Amino acid sequence: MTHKQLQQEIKKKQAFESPEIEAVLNVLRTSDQYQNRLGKLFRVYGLTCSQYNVLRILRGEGRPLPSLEIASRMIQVVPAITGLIDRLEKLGLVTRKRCSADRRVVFVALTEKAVTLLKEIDEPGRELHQRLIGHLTKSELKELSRLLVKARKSGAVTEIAG
Amino acid sequence: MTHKQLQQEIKKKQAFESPEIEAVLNVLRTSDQYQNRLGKLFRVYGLTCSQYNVLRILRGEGRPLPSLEIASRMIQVVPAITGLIDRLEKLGLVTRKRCSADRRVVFVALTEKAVTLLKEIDEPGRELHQRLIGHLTKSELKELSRLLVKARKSGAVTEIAG
DNA sequence: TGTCGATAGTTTATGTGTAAAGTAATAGCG
DNA sequence: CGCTATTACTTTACACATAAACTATCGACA
Repeated sequence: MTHKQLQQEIKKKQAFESPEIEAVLNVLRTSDQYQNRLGKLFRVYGLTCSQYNVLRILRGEGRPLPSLEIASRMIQVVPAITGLIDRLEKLGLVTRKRCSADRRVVFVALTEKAVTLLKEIDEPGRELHQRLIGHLTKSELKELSRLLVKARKSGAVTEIAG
Repeated sequence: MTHKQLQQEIKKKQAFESPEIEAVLNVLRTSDQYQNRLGKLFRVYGLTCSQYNVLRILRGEGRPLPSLEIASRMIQVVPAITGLIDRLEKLGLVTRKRCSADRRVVFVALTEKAVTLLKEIDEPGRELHQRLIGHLTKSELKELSRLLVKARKSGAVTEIAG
């Protein structure tokens, strides 16, 4: 248990190549750690991170949303959303309904069961966030968020001109 | 293309519940974005993020490592390492060799092909990191890394005691 | 009305993360 | 020596993420 954590600390002997690479690696590692902890909490309620994310987006909006709407808010790629919603539907947490005006569109709505489940998770979720990052001061939290927002505004992708 | 980015900006109307949650979400989102971009670079060379990660760890160490050693440095879970190394072996980028002293241990070593490939990726990799986060000042980068290191030092897991 | 292009969503194939169970080899103990 | 616990790794089952290809529907236009 603590053995692995200790190992990881020890293994940091290599110097980072640059402050840029160091910062990127720190972002990736911190995210990994958080996703891990969050995933363990959600699993207690039978959910994965992604599934919880979908439910939270729907609750935040307060109304049914088209599938691709949801996908677009998850920074991720389209095809995954199908299976994700399939599973949520099977769990009885969302329902699908074709839009009558535009029959290509599929609206996804929360069920009562999902609303109840989300409420159950709210408090433990807040507590976990507190444990994860609550030891930073308010001003540190603010600065961290500011830097991360700025960090996401990287230059145009320039895939071709690269 | 830009359409999706625009959408995402617009969708941020919801207020965050707390500075803690906001900061955690920012970490997760930034990491997602970076992994996405890094993944696209590595794919050009026929690698995934995780595969590149394994190769980089081996190069950093400069000698063959046991499978679980590698796994422990990737913050991730053990079983995944098997398939990961299987594929790298199939690509001719690593070789497996049983330790003669302790026959349970499997050492993984880089091949010449892998060393050459890593060298090819080095420069584009540096450039990408620069594009991702180079628009932060040196002092911002330093502060960001400091905050993220602190952010990973969250309280003991307290899985039982909750 | 019929055709073309765009849009919403799904399917398929491959790679990986996670949990749980299984295999093989080592180490400790009587 | 034989028994058991531990260690190193693999296998299996499931949930996603990604890219590419496909289906269904809509809109524009001749």
